[in-house]
Amino acid sequence: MSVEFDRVLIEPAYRKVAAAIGERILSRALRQGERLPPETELARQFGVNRSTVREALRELESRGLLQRRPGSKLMSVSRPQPATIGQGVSHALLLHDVTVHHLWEALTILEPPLAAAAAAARTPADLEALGEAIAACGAAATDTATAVQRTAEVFRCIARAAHNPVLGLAQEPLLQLLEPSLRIMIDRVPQARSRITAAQRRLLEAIEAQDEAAAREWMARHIRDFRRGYDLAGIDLSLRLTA
Amino acid sequence: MSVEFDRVLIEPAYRKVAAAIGERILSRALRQGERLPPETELARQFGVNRSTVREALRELESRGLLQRRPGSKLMSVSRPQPATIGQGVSHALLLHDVTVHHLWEALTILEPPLAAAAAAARTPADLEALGEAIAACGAAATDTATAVQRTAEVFRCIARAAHNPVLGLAQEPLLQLLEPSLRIMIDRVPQARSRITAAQRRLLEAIEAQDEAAAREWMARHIRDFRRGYDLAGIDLSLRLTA
DNA sequence: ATCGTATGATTGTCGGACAAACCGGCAACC
DNA sequence: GGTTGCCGGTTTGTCCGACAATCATACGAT
Repeated sequence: MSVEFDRVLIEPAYRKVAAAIGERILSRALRQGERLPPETELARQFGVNRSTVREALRELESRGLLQRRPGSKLMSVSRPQPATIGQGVSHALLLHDVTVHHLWEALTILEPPLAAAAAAARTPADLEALGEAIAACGAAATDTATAVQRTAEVFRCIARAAHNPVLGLAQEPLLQLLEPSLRIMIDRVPQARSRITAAQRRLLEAIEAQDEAAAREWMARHIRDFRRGYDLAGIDLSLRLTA
Repeated sequence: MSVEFDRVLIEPAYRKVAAAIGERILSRALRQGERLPPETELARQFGVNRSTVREALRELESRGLLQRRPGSKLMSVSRPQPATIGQGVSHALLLHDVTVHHLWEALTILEPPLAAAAAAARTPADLEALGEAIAACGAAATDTATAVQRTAEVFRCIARAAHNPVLGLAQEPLLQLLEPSLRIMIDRVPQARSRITAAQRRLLEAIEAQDEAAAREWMARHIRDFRRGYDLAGIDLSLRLTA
């Protein structure tokens, strides 16, 4: 007895259309920057209504596979931008009740090796970009929000210097999640900015000297310092992160 | 001279609607599992056409913020599943020309600390789940595809044992990207399966004993072994990953 | 050369329409 | 009693047709 059947999957047309276009993009049959035909033409090709095509396009758009370039109405194929993808991940994490401690632990694990990899792989151009980012971050900005943004930008520069997109993209949601709590921390702890700047300079020196061990160690201290900042700011590490 | 204006941003209605609903979900004004009103009602509330509402729903659906529970036509609020999010990230990475080496380097950095964290935080329930996953992976499956799937599942169990969603979600795209190349490797290297199983058993022992250092070390060897496998299988590490 | 205008293509949005699927309930039936 | 069949109401999936706004392009005027 007990004949078991698999759940028969019914797929709406808009998802089939999205899958068809998405598969072409992933397989690189459609190249980056290439422009898609107009919606009416797509509707004709797929044999569905324009409304159906539009629902499919919205899905691909939100995955970052399609975007509208300024000055063009036609959709064009694009590679998903780290900021976009990172936003999806950080939203997911927010809904999964991530705490400050989770985030800090992840930073502890990810960032020091990333700094080491950056020290190993950095080019002169990376070095220059990192130097500028650190200078911008050190410049006494009146606005806390921009100060936090620039701190995140320094991390991004380091990730870029490591020349590993996987690590860069893994880091992006962490930076986005870090923003609100870091803003509070900088606001409450007066010496936070100078400590961050000092750590960044040490990091820059280590990465410039291609000293992997030093880069790893300074970054580890930098992250540990964040924890101290949270304590000083009276931020409960077991608190859930917010948007 | 040279008066500079910011780019005036025009946002289509479907994106505004999506943003409005998404913001409610992120702020937890709409709780998990709660069901959204029907499309016609949403259209009435927002003062737009149903087609416009549908385009917005497609966007939220693809971000995993909404899903249709089986047996219900109404959309219900959901937290994005790691597999869904991971797919978005791995697609992005594929389009960013990620190589086997990038992936391997990321695994090298992420997995050993993850195993250590698992050793520290694991509960008896985690231990049991991990044991079962390893047993299932060790059982000689004829199918290479399922063998790879089960290997990935072991990694997921370890991440769950670490009780850190950030790390778990960071790992997910790596596992998805790993699949194709690992399949090739297992097919070409006869001893790969037994080496993987052996490493998993060592890991289980270390995690069971809550020996962080040992867990870290065995995982590091495990990942290094992957690299050896790639070499033996004749897989060029500078090759771009494929879907 | 710059500007204004006509023209065509394309999107954003709308209203309405209908079949199919699903739910709950109720009656019929073995 | 449990299963089956049927009915009405709700909701989605899909389609059709329509129109204003926007943009590209070409063309002509100043």
